[in-house]
Amino acid sequence: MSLPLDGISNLFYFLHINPWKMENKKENFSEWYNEIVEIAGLSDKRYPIKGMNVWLPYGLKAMQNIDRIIRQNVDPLDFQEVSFPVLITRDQLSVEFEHVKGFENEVYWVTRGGMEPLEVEMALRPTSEAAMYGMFSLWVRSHADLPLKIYQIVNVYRYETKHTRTFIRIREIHFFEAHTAHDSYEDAERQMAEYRTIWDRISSELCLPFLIDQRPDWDKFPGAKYTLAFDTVLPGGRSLQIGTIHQYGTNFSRNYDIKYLKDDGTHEYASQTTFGLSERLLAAVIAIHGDDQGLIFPPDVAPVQVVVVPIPSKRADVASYSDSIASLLRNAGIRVALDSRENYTPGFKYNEWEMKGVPLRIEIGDREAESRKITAVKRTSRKKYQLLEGELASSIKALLEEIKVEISKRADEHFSRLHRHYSSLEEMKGAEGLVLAGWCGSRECSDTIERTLEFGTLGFNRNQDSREKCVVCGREGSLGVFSRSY
RNA sequence: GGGGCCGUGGGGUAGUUUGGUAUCCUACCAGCUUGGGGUGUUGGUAACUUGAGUUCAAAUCUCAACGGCCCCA
Repeated sequence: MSLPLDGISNLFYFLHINPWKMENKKENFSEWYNEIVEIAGLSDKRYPIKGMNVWLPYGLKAMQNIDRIIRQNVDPLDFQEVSFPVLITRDQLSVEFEHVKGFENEVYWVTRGGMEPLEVEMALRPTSEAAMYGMFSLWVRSHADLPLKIYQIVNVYRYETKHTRTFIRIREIHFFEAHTAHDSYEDAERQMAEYRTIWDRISSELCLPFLIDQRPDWDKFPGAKYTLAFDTVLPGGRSLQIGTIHQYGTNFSRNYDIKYLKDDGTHEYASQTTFGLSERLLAAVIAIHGDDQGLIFPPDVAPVQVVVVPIPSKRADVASYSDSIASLLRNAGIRVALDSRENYTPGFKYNEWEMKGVPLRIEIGDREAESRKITAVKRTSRKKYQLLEGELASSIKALLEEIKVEISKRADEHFSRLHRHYSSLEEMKGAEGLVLAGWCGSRECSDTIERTLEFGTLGFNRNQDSREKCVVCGREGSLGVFSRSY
């Protein structure tokens, strides 16, 4: 069979899986997640290396749409896209002590070229500081070269020993990393603020709610002065870190010798920051927006925004009318699939495209062809709309906007059910999701909370400033966040 | 880091206790049929994770490796 999907792959079906319905309800989240990843054709994890999966056409399209959203939000702010080599020498990696120590247990090493042992062993980058910063020291000469703002979207490699999960914990990671260098700590701090603005826009297009948490010192990025993380929560109640921004200060520039000539003739080390995102964004989109029927993609992420399902008829030429409607929408810049497969009933197609998370469906049969009014159905509410052909493109765009709002609203409701503010240790027992409570910041008190709840410490919440008394020791502190996490 | 379960056509499974002929559903291929919420039908293709061991004989028993899933830290 072939689907004329106009640039959208027609290979959705090569898994040879065509289930009649999802076997798992979303309340069994782990099973539901594995099932939908497989049957929607997002990823094939039968590849023989643990934690390294195959991106299938539909899943890859969704990820590429997320990448596009990221690029659209950083490019206008003068970030330049680059691409660095995947290999790093042992020497490069060893320059910053904290950094290499933080990654030493999860680095893949290349030790041979052909049959010859390499004189200098090389690592597959677990992240690219070590690859980039030697070059930064060549590129940065004077204050006129700053700020330096670059990013790349590449694969990085981490030898995970824990249980791997598709898009959540894997060994080959699809990674966005922005790196900057500045002529002062204050300017680097302004960069951290800009990252938060960028993240607000990206998360809003993905319809993802989140908390901003400052990781405790013992859990910050190796080599950073401090780390802010964007944490969301999945249906099982576990938190998921979906983005991080790091302030390095001069920790790396001192070791990699990134310094610039000031206008007074003296030299100064640059202050640096980074911003990291990954396919965990896709995991969050799948997990948070999906329902018992399957995926629900926000329109900006959806590989197919509108699917046209013709309903065969002997009275009207449904096929050619469907084709013209699909073309009309494509010309308006909408991602459209026309599902003209024979031997599948319309009902079958409705269910399948709902499972695949297409936000809007158009049905075209006798009634539409004769009346020239188009029937559209939302994936979110299943409500039907009669649209006039003359204003179809604008009506469809308006419906997609509504769907985006509905998805955000549902996600926010889900999020508010799964995070709660507590005022005593006693109250917190048996809590689910994200637990917010006063914390003094000490390791001892977080250990007590972790033992009591069997939760981990995400850090201090930074969505707003707050003064709280520690629920363990009673000292002055701030709002801490605790959860079971992925 | 600790514990448990599991590996049979593309997907899901029966068979393993008691060693001997591999079951069913789905998908896929070729027809016919059907079509506004998961059509029906006929025929066909297709499998015991890998390695070593025990045995006349291993999907089945033993050991190891690899892979998958779940729970707890």
